Amino acid sequence: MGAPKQKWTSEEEEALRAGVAKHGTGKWKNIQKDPEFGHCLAARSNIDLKDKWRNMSVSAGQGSRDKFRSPKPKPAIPTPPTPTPTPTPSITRTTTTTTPSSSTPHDAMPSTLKDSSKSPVDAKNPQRYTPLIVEAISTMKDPNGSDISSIIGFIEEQRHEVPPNFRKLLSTKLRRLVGQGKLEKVQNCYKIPKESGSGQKASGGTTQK
Amino acid sequence: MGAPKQKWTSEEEEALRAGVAKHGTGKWKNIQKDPEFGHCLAARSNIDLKDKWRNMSVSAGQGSRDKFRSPKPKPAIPTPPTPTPTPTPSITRTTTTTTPSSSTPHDAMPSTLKDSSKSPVDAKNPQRYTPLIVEAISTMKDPNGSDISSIIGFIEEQRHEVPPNFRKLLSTKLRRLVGQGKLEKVQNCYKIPKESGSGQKASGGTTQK
DNA sequence: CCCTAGGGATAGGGTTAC
DNA sequence: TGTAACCCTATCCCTAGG
Repeated sequence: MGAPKQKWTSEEEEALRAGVAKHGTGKWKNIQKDPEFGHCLAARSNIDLKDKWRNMSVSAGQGSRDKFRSPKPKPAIPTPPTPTPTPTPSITRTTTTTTPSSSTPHDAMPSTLKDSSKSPVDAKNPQRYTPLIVEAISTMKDPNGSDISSIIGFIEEQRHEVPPNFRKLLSTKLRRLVGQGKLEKVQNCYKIPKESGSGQKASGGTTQK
Repeated sequence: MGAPKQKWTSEEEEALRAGVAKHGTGKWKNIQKDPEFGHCLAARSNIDLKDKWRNMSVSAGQGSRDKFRSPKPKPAIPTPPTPTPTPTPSITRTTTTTTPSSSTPHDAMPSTLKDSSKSPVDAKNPQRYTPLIVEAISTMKDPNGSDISSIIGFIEEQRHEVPPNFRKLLSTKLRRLVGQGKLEKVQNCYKIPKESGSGQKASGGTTQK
């Protein structure tokens, strides 16, 4: 009685897909407020959008026989749903092997197909910095590590537009990665530790009191 | 993704508590830079510390945990936090020379958790707030709606003991109810919409931001 | 410019109804 | 029983103010 479940309609699902295509995943509030889709999603909160997208992702990923079987817990949402019953006119995209510079395998920036020469760094999502940082350090291969200025320079040369406060954002991100053990800091330079990949925290030698 | 969410470990929480005990609340940068705790908190920014302390304060205080409802297993907290030890009233201080009770110098957390002759509000189940909120607003019948202070005052007068951080919890709950369309927010006041219960959700219109 | 306080939004775990 | 829808908490992000 208290909870008459509001089933999602096809229009709502379609609006959600379109919203994600336009704004990207994780921008639920923007999608919900977008006047282009808002009227279809007025009955849904941003949290509803997020939950529905999760459910759609789960359903889409389970089409095959591959059930949950791997002993190693992989990321549970590797498959963004793209059933798109509507004929999404894919622009006959020739499968050009693009350089893996910023190949985020999923949730690519829409970028509205502008002919921008540089792909801007999304300052609102410092999480996306990680691959850039790792690539920068890996490519430069400085045995002493790379300092923050070198990293910034590298990313800029990779034709990435950077926001004006990029140095600060990058600094924060670097500090975080060091804390996670995904980077190693020596002096003012950052290196990629050999043991990267395990979820081990930066224990290092916890001189616990 | 590398780090969708960095969950706090017990060591980090302990370091934060110790840091607050030493430096006081609001000195997040000092705590983070303190060599005594810094290595535990290297992965966290001063803002993270502030956020975590806020969250710990909310989660603490009320031990009403195991009723009949939802024996939610939560092994993620092996160390029962003591965010506000509420320093002993220091009556008859006789033997203890150490006073391990970290009397936070200038802590912001009130310690008004005395015996309740009133029915306490279960802070661990914000779901229980909804009937209280609805009753408060319905009874006051303010055509402009009731603001959060009025709602708190009403609930207190209803002989409900409220936790020290009730305002914050209530604010969160109100926000949620507005998002669900179960309440309507005008200015800083909350009203019960006419179409409540018919599945009508967030009707938008709140031109926020 | 750095820091803190607080509001706001998201991600993920859990629960409930069907 | 499984799953869609819903709820709750922890964390992260943004902005105003000192």
